[in-house]
Amino acid sequence: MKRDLLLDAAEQLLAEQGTTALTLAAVATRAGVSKGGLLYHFPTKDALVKALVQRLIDEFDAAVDERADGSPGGYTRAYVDATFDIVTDRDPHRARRRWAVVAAAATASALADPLREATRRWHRRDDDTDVVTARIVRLAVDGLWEATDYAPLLFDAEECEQLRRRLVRLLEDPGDTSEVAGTAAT
Amino acid sequence: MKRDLLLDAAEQLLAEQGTTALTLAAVATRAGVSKGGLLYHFPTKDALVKALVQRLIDEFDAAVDERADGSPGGYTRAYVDATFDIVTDRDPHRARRRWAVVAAAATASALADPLREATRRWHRRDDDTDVVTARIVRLAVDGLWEATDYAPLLFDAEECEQLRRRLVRLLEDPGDTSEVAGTAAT
DNA sequence: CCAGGTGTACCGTCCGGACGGTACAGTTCC
DNA sequence: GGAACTGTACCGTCCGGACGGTACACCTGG
Repeated sequence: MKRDLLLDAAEQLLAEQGTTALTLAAVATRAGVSKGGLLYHFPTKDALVKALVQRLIDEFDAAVDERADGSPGGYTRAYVDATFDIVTDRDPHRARRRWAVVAAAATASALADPLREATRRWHRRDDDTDVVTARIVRLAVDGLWEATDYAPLLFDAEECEQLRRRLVRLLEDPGDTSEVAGTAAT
Repeated sequence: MKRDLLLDAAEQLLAEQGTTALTLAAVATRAGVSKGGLLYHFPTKDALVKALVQRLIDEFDAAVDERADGSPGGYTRAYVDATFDIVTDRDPHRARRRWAVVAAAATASALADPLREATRRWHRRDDDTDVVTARIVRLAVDGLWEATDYAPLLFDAEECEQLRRRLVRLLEDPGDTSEVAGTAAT
């Protein structure tokens, strides 16, 4: 499908040169399509960016779904595995995709709405044995993803594996989860 | 200083309307300054964005420094406190600033370079008792910051406090930190 | 069988407007 | 007296989007 080729081209441009490089002409050329052809599939530039954002969300959801086994805590474990697969991919472009697409969505506030909704969904899912630990683990892999976007090879393969093991262990054995009297702790 | 007023205006525009709203004319108007006045302080738009990025980095560094006490693990604890202060601020604009500035830096690849350097510095600092735990904790608060940028009020004050307490406890008592024979674990 | 029609996918050019940046002659305030 | 502006007028470029074609596969009715 030409549609996906166009989205690929757009992502590459974003990852390599930043959001200013995302022009209709550049995307069309990179995809080997004319400007008119691009506009046939995406009537406006906003529609293109919106599709970029949606594809990113759908792909991540699919990656998590395919790894989840339905067991308690399975969602967060799948979340961790899916993210590490992306972050430790041989192709550094794979990790930078998110950063690029997210930045493109920031060109206009409304474009990031689906992203906001997805973020809520990802982080407020509470099917785990210990909710707070699960949240921390998901936030940590999100942080890793983001940090790796800016700073490629921030951690080497060995260090990533260390992080992953510790996160999984944290999920399995959260340690002392007692709360210190909630709000009363001041 | 008018310079800081201009940076404030730029940040507000970015946070409210996205990067396309960041035009020289709009920034000048919002700051109550003429376009000529703006260009007096920042000769190009890139210089403006660069200053935005630098201020963000400097402010975070200062916030961490002022909370750090030099003790082992003090850096990461200060990192956590500084981030939570920002994320749980009454003013939601405060948390969105980073997201906004980072997005602006993504307009051209080179603008994000100082950010890459800072990210490396923040995450590769290893003055803690347990390196892996410290990394996870810093990544988690980064994740929280980022997630809160997209999805304001993702967690309420109570939940944030819960997260913070658990992260601090994790730093103080990392639990079982034994490594499962490094790479050999497969 | 085939003229005529229809929808899909795509091409290539053109235009209006916005935006970054320049230039420069004043003005205000320390 | 000069640094820190104001205000206006202007330029060149770039970019999003509109639009009028084109190629072609696939029907459809006489």
